[in-house]
Amino acid sequence: MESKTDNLIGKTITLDDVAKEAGVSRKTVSRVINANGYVSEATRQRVEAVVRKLGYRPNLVARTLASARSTVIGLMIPGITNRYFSQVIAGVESIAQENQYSVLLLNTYGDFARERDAIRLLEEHRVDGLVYNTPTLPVAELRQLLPRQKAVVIIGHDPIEGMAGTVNVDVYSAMIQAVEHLVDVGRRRIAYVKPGIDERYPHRKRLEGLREAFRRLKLDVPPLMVEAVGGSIEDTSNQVEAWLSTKPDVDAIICYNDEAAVATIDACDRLGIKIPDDIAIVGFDDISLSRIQRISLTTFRIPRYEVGVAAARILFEQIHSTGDTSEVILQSAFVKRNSTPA
Amino acid sequence: MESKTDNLIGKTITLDDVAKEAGVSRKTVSRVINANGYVSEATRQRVEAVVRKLGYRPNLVARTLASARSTVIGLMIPGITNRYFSQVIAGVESIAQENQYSVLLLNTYGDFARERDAIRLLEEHRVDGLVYNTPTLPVAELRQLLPRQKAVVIIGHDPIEGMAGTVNVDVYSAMIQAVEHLVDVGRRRIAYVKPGIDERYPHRKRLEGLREAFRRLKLDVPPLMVEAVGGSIEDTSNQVEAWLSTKPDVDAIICYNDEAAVATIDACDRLGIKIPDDIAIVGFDDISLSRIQRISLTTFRIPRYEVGVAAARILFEQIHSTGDTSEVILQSAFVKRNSTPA
DNA sequence: GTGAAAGCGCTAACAA
DNA sequence: TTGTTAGCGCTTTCAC
Repeated sequence: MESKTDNLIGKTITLDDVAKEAGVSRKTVSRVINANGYVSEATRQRVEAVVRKLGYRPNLVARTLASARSTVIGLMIPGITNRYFSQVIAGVESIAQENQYSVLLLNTYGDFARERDAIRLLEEHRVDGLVYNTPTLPVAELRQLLPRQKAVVIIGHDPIEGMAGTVNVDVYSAMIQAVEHLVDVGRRRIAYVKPGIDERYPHRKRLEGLREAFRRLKLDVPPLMVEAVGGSIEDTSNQVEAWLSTKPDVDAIICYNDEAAVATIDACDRLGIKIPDDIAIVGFDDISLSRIQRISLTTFRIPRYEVGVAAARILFEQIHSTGDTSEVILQSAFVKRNSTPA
Repeated sequence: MESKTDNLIGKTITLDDVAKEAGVSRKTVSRVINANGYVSEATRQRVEAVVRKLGYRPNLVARTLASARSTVIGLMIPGITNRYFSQVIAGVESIAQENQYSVLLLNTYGDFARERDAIRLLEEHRVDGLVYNTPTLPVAELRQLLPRQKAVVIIGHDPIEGMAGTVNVDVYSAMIQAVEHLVDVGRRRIAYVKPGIDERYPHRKRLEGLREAFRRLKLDVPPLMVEAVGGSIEDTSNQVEAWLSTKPDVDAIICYNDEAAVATIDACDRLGIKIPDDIAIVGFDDISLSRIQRISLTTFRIPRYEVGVAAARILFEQIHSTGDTSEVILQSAFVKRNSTPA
């Protein structure tokens, strides 16, 4: 059997090739591929057979150029390696797949310049939308950059009026609850192991909660706080150890996240400090590790995966209907374990 | 001051707009943007000024269509959430950024169908290359699918002759070393906590190493092995606990990875089994957690990040010079801690 | 139901 | 050093 396209070996198969081989117009093939518009059943069958025979694959790049829709969204993350963010990524990715979208992943390292570059790059790739995790750039700059994107959802940042959807976790309330719990079990000299210079939303909200709780409960201003989160568990542990050996009057420590809490536990271990008798410890996240007996960390379960899911959902709402930029706030759940007294 | 393009508000700025405004040809602008070809200094200055003034951003989609190069690579990962893979991602991403490339991330969940879809999608996106982590698809199918890609590097799989570069970690030797270490410290009844049904390379190689070590050291065939890796730490811990309570004669357990090892430690704790006195435990990975006192896990440091870096490097070699498909094998490093006797 | 023509924004090859 | 002419492979509009 002869075909009009036998000389196509090695060449990329295009819509034209399929059309020629099937003896129909390009548009008809396009209709079959995209399952839109009316095509007679017979024609459809014939076209589909040819598509299979030739091993045709649509060129999404050409489609994007012609249609101005890319079926790609961008995802900016400050640290891929971080357990927290990898769950967010998973959530976003899953909803993207559900919507037949692909995810372009950009690691920003929580760095101004990289964030700028990433936004630009995403714009140049003409992505249909962008999930932007924990912006470091000042609001003024965001106001300039974001309007150029077709759709934006920000995670971990104050809403920027009418410019982007936002998804946040209510760590403010969680922090208040943490302090209340510690006071309930008789602790008063509460410290906070926090990230280094960090004005970003997730930290700021914790801090506001901490201050509010101290005010309400009429506690002293928290003792010097340890700036120790961000590096490896080992680094954090060393810094906390050094700090602890100069601060013997602390009886409770709240940590920015579970990783820091584990590091803090390790520091206490090395100093012979008993948990929770001498010092009680509270974390944030509820990583799976916090559950094992040797750690048994009191913490707040933060719905990381759900954060990603929510962000992606809002984004697709925007993409599909230029829907309003909404704000979602997810709650965390207190999990009492053995690193704090009963 | 008047410009020829004052009526461009709202419209996407194209190369043409810049060219018109600057009073040069499109190609000249293209030369300035891409910094290739000769352009007089004066012209360059003028064009750059216009680019800035108009806020022009090249359309990468159009460029890709015209040039058949996408500056995007695909990255297929069986599980984003997994600590191991997130490091690999970071490695790939970092080299990609270095090469001015973006990464399209696809989560395959270690699932046939998803892997197939992902490869197709990547092909349709006309990515310049593809890093494929731990293929689950049978070799026969890979032979069909992979040649359609411009460049391929596979992580965690036997080399497929002339079809893709490969990056692997020599866990075979590591496993032998693990057994030797355990025998050295007097253990003979060694068990292996392994993934469920899993014929994939990383597990198979460990298993081959295990068998070889048992042969060399004339040990009995390892006791029933626990299929317990893959779910959460909690799941694994429960399964190991259940199994352990029926197998009191084990004096050492090698675990597929550190996460499983931590779960195993937890199971022992709950059963009142002393580590390392009653049972010695060895893991694979050296996650940062393994270092803390409460865990102090004997393990093998696996260069995860470096795996990603190596994969990306090979890929770019292929992309830039249709270089040979090479094979890289990285070594792991034994790390002795307190979960095994001195 | 189907087709023809135009064009998305860029690069490539060749001129000038 | 710069410009011209064709496409890249698809969708879109409008005609038949």
